[in-house]
Amino acid sequence: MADTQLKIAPIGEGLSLKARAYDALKLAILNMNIYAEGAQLRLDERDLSQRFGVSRTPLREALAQLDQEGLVKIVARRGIFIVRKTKAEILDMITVWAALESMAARLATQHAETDAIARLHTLVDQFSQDEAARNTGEYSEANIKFHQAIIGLSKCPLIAEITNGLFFHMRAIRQRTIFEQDRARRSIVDHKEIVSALEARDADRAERLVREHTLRLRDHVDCFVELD
Amino acid sequence: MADTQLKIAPIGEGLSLKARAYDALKLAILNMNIYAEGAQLRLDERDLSQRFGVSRTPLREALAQLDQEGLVKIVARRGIFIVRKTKAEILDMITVWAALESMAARLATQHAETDAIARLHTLVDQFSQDEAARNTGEYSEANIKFHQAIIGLSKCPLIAEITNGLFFHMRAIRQRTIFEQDRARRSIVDHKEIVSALEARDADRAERLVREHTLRLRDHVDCFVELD
DNA sequence: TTGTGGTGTATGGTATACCAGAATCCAGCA
DNA sequence: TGCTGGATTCTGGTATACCATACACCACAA
Repeated sequence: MADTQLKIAPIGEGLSLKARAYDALKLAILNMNIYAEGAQLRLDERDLSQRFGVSRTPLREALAQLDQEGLVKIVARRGIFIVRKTKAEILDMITVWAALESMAARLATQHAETDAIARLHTLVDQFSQDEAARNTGEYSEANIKFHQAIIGLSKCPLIAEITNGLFFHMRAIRQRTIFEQDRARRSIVDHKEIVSALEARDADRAERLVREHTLRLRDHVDCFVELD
Repeated sequence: MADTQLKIAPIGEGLSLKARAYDALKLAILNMNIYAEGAQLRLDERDLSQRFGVSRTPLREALAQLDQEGLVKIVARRGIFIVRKTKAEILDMITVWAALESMAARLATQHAETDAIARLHTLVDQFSQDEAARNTGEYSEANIKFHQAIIGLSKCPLIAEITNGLFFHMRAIRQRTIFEQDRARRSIVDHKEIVSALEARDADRAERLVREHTLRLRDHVDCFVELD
């Protein structure tokens, strides 16, 4: 009896065309190295609507959302441009990230379950042994996962929401190398200290460690990354 | 020769219909006590477009933006609803505010000009003498101005941008009384201490004072405000 | 009286046609 | 050869008509 029913169309349905256009565009921008020399930074509504096979209306709504999020900039009668963040803007984003995650750490010492904190070890230990893994780019993702985990422990969805937006912009900077290399070893030490502060439920120390850790990244980017 | 040209329509021009609809809607929502008992929480695209005298298209774009900012919620084939924030969401917003402004205070100790810090006294002293003014609602606005001033000193536009959004939502809670009353006197003392920490360029102290000040407000709201 | 099924209606979603301004290109003149 | 001006074209902005679905209401049967 169970198989007599025809399960139709679990393809990509359920979402509005706007939502699908939004996802597709966001992914496309993410997978594109917008900081490369001759990158195509201009979009065309009509061209996109043809390529997606939808009309301009839902596409425009998706673009308007991306505009508000700061991924693209819509200029009346000029065009739609993929936004290249300036170095100053990147630094500001890292600063906000530091502010929010350090607060998250503080909250985590109050609200996180002990076993949830213990699970952080998994994310840290995975790379503390493996010299090679640290340099494969895997670490970059794992690093973000660690930070997102701390934010999750804070039980503050708004912090998670805002930082997710920030992380997206960071990912768009293809030069992830910044986050890796020699910094990885130091980073892992920092992470271990952070976990230990959380386990000790030491709010001030956890907050300070997270803040200093992230602001160090900020200074590193400030010194060694060239943009603009 | 100068007056021979007819300067037409400096009314509300220059902005797209979308932008004007957005402003008008935002203002309308702000000036409406959405937490009152029988508040009209549902909007209708066609009705609004008629009343504004524009078509649905720009209006929808404005509404979509308000949706993304969390002021309204658009539900497919159901309607558009003005969002009432839950108490938990309000508390989270204050938490994020605390995180960002305390970071702003830290940055201010590094980047703010001395005379700019000195100007904070104006905002504080204005109410320290005047017992009456503290209870007129004026203080609520001046209070926000003080906090915005500190954020301005940080020279971090992103922090300003995010907190502005938060402040808007706070304002929408008409029960501003929370921010005033007996809290005003205590608040002014806090503010004076914050200014003094900034003047001393004491980053840690400034950050801590701002954080504790705002988190105290959070606890106050947690205890004494009933929503939902 | 109560439950159920079908139909009507209201609402947001989408497609499309047209508008207005900005940029570009090229003819024509100095 | 270089510059100027106007026409054309390309772009996002706006208006409007139509589509699909969630919900309500009502007729009808148990």
